[in-house]
Formats: sequence, C-alpha cells, structure tokens
Amino acid sequence: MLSMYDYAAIERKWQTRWDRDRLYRAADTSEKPKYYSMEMLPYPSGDLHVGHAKNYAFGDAVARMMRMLGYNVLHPMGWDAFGLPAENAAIERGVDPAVWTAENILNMRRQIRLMGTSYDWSREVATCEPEFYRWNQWLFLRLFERGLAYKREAPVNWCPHDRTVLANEQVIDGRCWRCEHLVERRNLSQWFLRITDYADRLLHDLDRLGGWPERTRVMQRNWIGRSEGVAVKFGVDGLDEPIEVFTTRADTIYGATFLAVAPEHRLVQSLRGIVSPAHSEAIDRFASAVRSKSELERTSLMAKEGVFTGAYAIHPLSRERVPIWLANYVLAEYGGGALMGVPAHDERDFDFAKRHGIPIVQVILPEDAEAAAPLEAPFIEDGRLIASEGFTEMSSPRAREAIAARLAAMGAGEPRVTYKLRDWLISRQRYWGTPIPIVYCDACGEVAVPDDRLPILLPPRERVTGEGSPLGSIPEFVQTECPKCGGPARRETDTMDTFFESSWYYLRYLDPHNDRMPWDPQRAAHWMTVDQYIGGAEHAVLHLLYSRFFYKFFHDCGWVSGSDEPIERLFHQGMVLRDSEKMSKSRGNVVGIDETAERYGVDAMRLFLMYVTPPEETSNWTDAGISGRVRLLNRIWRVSESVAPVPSPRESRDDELPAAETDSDKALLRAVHVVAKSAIDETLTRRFHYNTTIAKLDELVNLMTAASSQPVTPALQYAVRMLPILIAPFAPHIAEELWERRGNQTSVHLERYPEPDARALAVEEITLVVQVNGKLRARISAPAGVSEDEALALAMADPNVRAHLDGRELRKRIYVPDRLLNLVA
RNA sequence: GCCCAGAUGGCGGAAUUGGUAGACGCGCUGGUUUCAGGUAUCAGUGGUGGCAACACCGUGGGGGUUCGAGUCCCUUUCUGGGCACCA
Repeated sequence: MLSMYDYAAIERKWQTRWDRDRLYRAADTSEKPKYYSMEMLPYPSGDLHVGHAKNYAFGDAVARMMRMLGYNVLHPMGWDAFGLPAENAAIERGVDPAVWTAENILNMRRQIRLMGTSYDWSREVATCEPEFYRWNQWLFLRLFERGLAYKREAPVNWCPHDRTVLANEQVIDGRCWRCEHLVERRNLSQWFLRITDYADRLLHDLDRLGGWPERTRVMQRNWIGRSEGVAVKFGVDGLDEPIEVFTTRADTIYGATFLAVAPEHRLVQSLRGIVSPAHSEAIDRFASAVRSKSELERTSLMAKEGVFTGAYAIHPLSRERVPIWLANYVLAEYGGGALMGVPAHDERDFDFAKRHGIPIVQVILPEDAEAAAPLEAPFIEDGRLIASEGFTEMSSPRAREAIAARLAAMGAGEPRVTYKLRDWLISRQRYWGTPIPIVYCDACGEVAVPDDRLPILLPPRERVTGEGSPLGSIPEFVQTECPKCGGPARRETDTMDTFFESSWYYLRYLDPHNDRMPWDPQRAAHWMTVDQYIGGAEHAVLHLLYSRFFYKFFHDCGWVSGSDEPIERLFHQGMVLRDSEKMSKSRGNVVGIDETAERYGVDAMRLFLMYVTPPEETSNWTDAGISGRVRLLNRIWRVSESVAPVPSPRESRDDELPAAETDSDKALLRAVHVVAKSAIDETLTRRFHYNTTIAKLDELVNLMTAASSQPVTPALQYAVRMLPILIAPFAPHIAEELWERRGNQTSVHLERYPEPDARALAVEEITLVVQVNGKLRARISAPAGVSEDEALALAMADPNVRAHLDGRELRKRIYVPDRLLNLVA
C-alpha cells in the first residue's frame, strides 16, 4: 500500500528525538496534579504481538491525553521477568534463563519503543535483577517477622511436567494453567502467605472500588467466598473428641441423618481404632481409592461415593445416633473437612442418601405447604420448621439464630465465618525465581537472613544439576552458616511465586534506584494510588487480589499512606483475534509488531487498534481493516500540506476561534471542537471509547478535504492548525511532524488539548423530526431554539404531515425542543 | 447448575439521559483520474414495492409499558467469559 508520506522515516526521527529530549520523564515534584497511569507489565516471552499493542496503544493514548490535559503523568514500563518459560527454555534448549530473558527484554523493549509509546524509561524495572528481587526478599522477611509467612506440610498440586507446585488458583480443571498437564497430589513442606487474615478487609473494601468493573469485583467476592454459619460439635460414641462440622443451615439440624467426613480428615485414624476390623479395612480401602485419584477425577465425579465407618455420632440436640460416613464430595480444605448430612434440604446430601439408603427426614416446609409429603427432590429454600422439638413452627432465619444460640449455650457450637479463600502458597521448586531468604540450622531452626546480607543471589544456572529442586542441587548455595549461632546451616531452596513481585512492582517504579528501601514512603505518598490500571481480565482475581493484599499489609506497616487500596480505576481491555481466531504460534496467525509497523506504519496500527472496537471488546485484526486508517493518515497529510502556514511566528499559540461566514466554515469549526470534546469526554469518563473519537476525526478530515478544493478560509487555516494537536494522543508521530512543518519549535505533545468551545459547538439550524402518531412523517429545518408554536406551524405546513393527519383533530402533542414534535391525532 | 457480559446491514461498529436506527470505516457498485494495476477523488449502498414522491418492514424470538422502545419491564433462545461437590 502506497503512502503519501514517509511514515518510516518520520516515526524513526521522532522516536529518536523524543528520547533525546527526555520528553516523557515524570517529575517527582510538580505544580501539576499527579496522574499515575499504568499498563500491566508484560512477561518477556520474546515477541510483541498486536494483542500487546492494543493494550499499549490505549494506555499510551490515555497517558498522552492526561498529559495534554495538564497532569503530571507517570507512565512507566517494566518486565515480569521471572517465570517458567525461561526455565523451560533452559531445560529444552540449554539456554541460560538469564540470557534468554535479557535477549527477550531487549527485543520487546525495542518493539514497545517502536510503537512510539510515551513511557518514562528511566524508571524501567526487571523483576529478575538483584536490585529488584532483593526487595522481594526484604518484603518476605517483613511478612515472616509479622507471622504472615509460614511453612507447613500440606497436600499440594504437583505438575509432573513443569515439576513444580501450583497454587490452587493456578489449577484449571485439574490441569496446570500453563502447560495443561494433569496435576497430581503430593505432600511437601511449603511457604504460605496468610492472605486469609485479610479476607474480610479484602471483601469489604471491594465496595469502595467504584472505579473497577463490576464483574471483576463480583469475581473477587466469589473467590473470597465468605459464608456465615455455625460450627457444630457432634460427639462421637466411643471417642473423647467430637467431630466439628460447619453449616450455614443450622435450621435444618433436626434433619441431619448422617455425618460426612473427608477421607483426609484427621479424626479418621481415631475412628479406625473404635470400629470393627471389617469397617476399619473399608475405611482404608475407600481413603486410598479417593487419594489415588487426581483432583480432576475426584471433582468431576458426579456420583457421591462413600463408605460407612461403623461409628456413630450423637446429635447434640436430639441425642439420636447419627452414622458417620466418609464421602468423596467432602472437601478436606473447606469448613473443617466435615459436614452434617441433611438429605431433605441439600441436593448433594439428597443424592448421597438415596444412593446409600440413608433416611431422609424433612424438617423444613415451604411456607405455603400444609403438611410434609414424600420428597421427590430436596427442598433447599427457607421455610417453616417441623419435627424440630422446641423450634418447630419457627421460620428458617429465626430458627438459625435460635438453634445457634442453643448450641452455644450448650457448648456444642459457635458462630463461625468460613471462606473459600485459602492461604497463598508461594513456594516454587524452580530455579528462575527469587530465592527465599531463610536458612535452616540444626540448633536454631528456621532463621531469617539478616537484611544486610541481602540479596541472596541466584547462583549461575550452569551449576544446576539433574532434576527436582534446582537450587538444592548446588552444594555451595545450600551450605551456609547460621546467622544466629554461626554453625553450619542449609539454605531454603524454594524460590517465590512470580505473583509475589507483581503484587508490589508498581511501588518500585516510584523509586527504582533506591538501595536502602524498596521505595521511599514519601514518594508513595505523592504518587499513590495508581489512578488508572489497564490490563487483561485474566488477572481479575489472582494478580489483583494479591496486589490488594500486599498493599493493605504495606499500609498496616506505615510504608504507604492514604488509601489502603492500590488501584483507583481498573480497565480490562479485550483480546485481539486474527480473523476471529485466537492468535497462536501453532496456528501461524500471529500478527507481529515489526511486520505491521513496516507495512502500514505505527500510527496506522495504533489508530486501527483503537478504531475497530471499543477497547473492552474482543477485537478482530483484519489486514483489510487497517487500510482505512492508512488512508485517513494520507488524507490528513495531504490536506495539511495543501494549506500553507500563515507566516506568523505565533501560529501555534494563535488558537482564537476565527469568524465563520459560510455554513461549510461553521461546520468545519464545529467538527474540530466535536473531536476535542469527544477525546476529552472519553478520557475523563474513563470509557476510553476512542473508536468514536476517531470516527469524528474522519468526519473532520472529510470536511477539511472538501474545503481544501475551495479558496483557503480562516476556518480551514484554523482546522489545519488544530489537527496535529487533536491527533497527537492517537497518532503521535504524524502529529509531531505536521506540527514541526508548520514552523513550531516545541513538541506538539507539550501542548494543551483544545478546550471545546461552546460557540463552535453551537448549532444554528436544527433538523426537527415531525411524527404523526409516533411515526416519522417529515424532517423540517428550523432555527435552533424554535418555539413549540412555531414548530407546530412549520409542521402543519408540511404536506406529508397534513396528509397523515387527514383532517383529524389533534388530541395531544409532544415537543422535545430542537429534536422532535409528535402529533397524536 | 450459578454469576457476569453480549446479540444492531455483507463485515467491524455508532446511537452515553426513552426521542431521526445504521454515524464512521471496511467491503461492494458506478463515474472521474490512470496505458494498466494500485492510489486519489466523487456518488451510491438495511430489506421489499415504486419512475418518483413515498409507503411498508426492520436492532436474536415472543409479550408488555409508552405519544414514542435498540434503549425500560416480563419471558425465551443463542453466544462469550468466569466459578462450580464451598456444607
């Protein structure tokens, strides 16, 4: 595709000059109000594709708009540089992850710069550098000191392919979220962060995040999964210790006809001791059968399998004997790993009871039912209690309170709040991550590495031998001395989950070269919170929840001030598909940055990515589509070049609205201000629907092109003068070049965005729609502000309107000034 | 199963508050420019009927509220995303 102007040369020229002039450096002190605008930092996978480009095109347009609206904008970029792909490259191809990562960063940085983005590169961070990850270690030690980092043996998800432990959140349908291999269960001693201590705050403060998409807040709310209920103790016949179950439906307690216990429950061993050898054997058989199944098989089984233990619990209220079962559908990790089975009022318990011949006792009646009838299906809603001793006739909500109170008075139960959220497992048996700064001493036990010995450096990859725990295979790394007693000790060989560093990196941008602290609290006080964060919806829970947790912790420590939420406004941009398919290397349909920039130019690419769809929608890359943006840029170039600058040294400052004599001049001035208004509105309402702004730019350029075939008027002069400023946030290179060619000495990106002018936007003549009985019958021209009576007179003069009224009398008329007149006959 | 989004011409989309449905672009058709292709430019482009004026139909389907519904309400189908033995 031919271009009228040499975009390649222009884009290169300005990228070099902006860089030389440090145009986008953010000042840490400024008269202007601050604005912290950020895109999620990329993993340096190797190549940027147009999916990344969409994210950065939008983020950059927002940053540029805010700058041109008078804000001191911080717009940084960095690299989420630790992680599995680098390590896989090492395993598969023998490349050093550090080298592989550094090369990828080099290439992707080049590509991001190639896009003409306005990042402040002086603040760039890469999480794999010791200057960064020493603060991971420092922060870990602070968590450790405050009891928020702890080690425990726990069943974990083991991916046999990646040879690593995955967080529960990283297991998708029983498979590794990255390599999709089936996940197994293993016991290992692991480091956890006590995010559950913050569950209530993380939940409640969601209500304050008005600048976040509702769906993201809903997802986090569900993820935290708070339930209020009662922990009820059921004594066990023949055992000193009771079994504790959690229920949200204490009102159904008289319908409990069995207890169901997870095979992993710690009392299962004790139960084996009090039952017959046959039962004990059955317990063993069932427990090991369940354990041998992967999480996927176990959770996808619809059949409610179970085995009777031979033991009985005593119902705390009715004193009846209740059989204790092991059941596969009871989760060891939730609600204490045991539940009371109420078949009449819970679907899963109903299925289980039907399958195993357990009695079904109805204790809740629908409000409108007279008497109990045999149940076809469980009744799971609230109702009126029956067969519940002194609680009979109570409503469900009342009964829940009354029964909880009775249980509490008896010492057989207490109110309890339970969460789905679990503590955050951060241990990784990987090489390419932050070493956890703990040593193990036979005499002193777990000992924190003192701050002055940080960072614990990652040893060279070439020292790693064999498989399993990579750092564990390097004796000179493992062997150390105890910081406390000086005796021989062993280092922790786990490294950290990369979500650790991505939970706080936005603070390091504020103070990237600080070697005494991760960041200066004063800088944080100035720049935080992040005003606008842009990134994919796939991070709606994990990354964003962990970031909120960390920030609350930092707030508690006094390292950040003001709000204890890190992100004011969040925006999820949609994916980019290629011809309606997901882009992937295996499909061979990846649209690369380099080819696209070369073929169409960066400005055209940026415009197209913002123009095809609203930013939150999935957009579809088509090679045909971008040609429309190339044409637009050509037209912009041509019309600008066709109008010579007015020989005045102050042309750029001369933004007085010129007088317009003709309709076409008025339309031209109006179109200029319509674009300005749209750009500003889309930015300040955070809708970012720049697709509509660019459509209005098309209209402006169409008008300018038409006007340029006539003698040049002041209105056209004005439009040509304003055009580079209007397009600067969206097509920064051509904007700057046209600006310079009109004799300006300073960057267009330092200009103020034009204030929409009410005089220019005003319309003198409007089109009034005339309806008869709600149907459009005429469009008539009228002066703006026309009165209802005048409008009626004009309408009645229209033959088509008269024809449709057909002489009937007007029963009613509705007048919307300057828009519509509806005549009802 | 539950939760959250969506469904508008051949295509991407516009219509932010109940008030001209289809802005703008892609594609397509025709004219001009050109040796030709491309580029540029002008015009046309939801469907049906009509020379035209114009009429009727039209925002996934059905119903409703209203002078007036893409927009609000009820219902239903489909698509996308998320979560799912959470007691």
